[in-house]
Amino acid sequence: MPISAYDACMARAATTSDAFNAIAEPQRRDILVLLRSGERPVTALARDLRMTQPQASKHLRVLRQVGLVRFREAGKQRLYGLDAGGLRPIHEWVGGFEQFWGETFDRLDQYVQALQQAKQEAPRDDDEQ
Amino acid sequence: MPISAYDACMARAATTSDAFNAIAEPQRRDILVLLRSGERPVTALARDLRMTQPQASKHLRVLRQVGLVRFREAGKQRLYGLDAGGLRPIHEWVGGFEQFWGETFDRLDQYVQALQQAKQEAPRDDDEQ
DNA sequence: TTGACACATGCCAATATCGGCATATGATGC
DNA sequence: GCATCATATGCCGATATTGGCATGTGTCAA
Repeated sequence: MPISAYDACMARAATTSDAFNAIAEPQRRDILVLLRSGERPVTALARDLRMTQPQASKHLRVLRQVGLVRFREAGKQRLYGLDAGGLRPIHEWVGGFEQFWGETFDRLDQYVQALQQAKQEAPRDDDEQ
Repeated sequence: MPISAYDACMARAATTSDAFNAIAEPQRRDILVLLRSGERPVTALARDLRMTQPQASKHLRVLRQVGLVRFREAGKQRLYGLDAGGLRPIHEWVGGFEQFWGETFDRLDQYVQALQQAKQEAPRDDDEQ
């Protein structure tokens, strides 16, 4: 096999490449939330989330491929359920920033800090969005 | 009907639509991680993460638009820094699944649970496989 | 077997991405 | 002024997504 001659142009990563990409889609997040209350067949999901059945199936496919849901055959139905383990790495990654979001630089904080510093020192500024 | 006749086909949500989409890109995650150790100018980011300067700028633009980084002018440079507050909602959303990732349904767990339920109740059902 | 139901998949059009390269904007310094 | 460094942006091609609709596969029940 010729080894990937041209991987030069890679567009956005596949939604199936990892959980980060999979949960970037709001509807897929909705599915996951809904599944917290228990297993559900595709049609029920589609109905409750007001999407068409093919859409639900497609989203579920993505979620399956990254291992966030699993299903169980039950007669004609396929009961989809959570497999939330895949969310754990995300939680941990994001948690790595926990110490930083106390010090969030919103404009207000920034302003207050600037004032305090100004009181202590000479007036100085160069801050802007 | 001048008003949005066709919003029928909406492709993948913009990376700038929210933090979930912004951090779906690995390089942007790398930028955020790197910025934990302090503010950095664009060129330094590009060098350390082995990307071109335009790429770094583009990724930073996305991160700015969703409010995950801010910058400060310093002469010719723009010092980019974290604004991690936007990660908090993500952490909370994902955290909502914490109770589920102890009970990850691998096939073994499922089997054990099925056995236990069978012991407790009568074979009642529509439960299969 | 035939029909009904549940679900998956294929194709389409529209869109937005990402990387590469060139170029524009902006501030600094001579 | 002009050259230089730092950054942003524009255009391109390639790719993959999303929604809609139609259709295929598979299961159950008369």
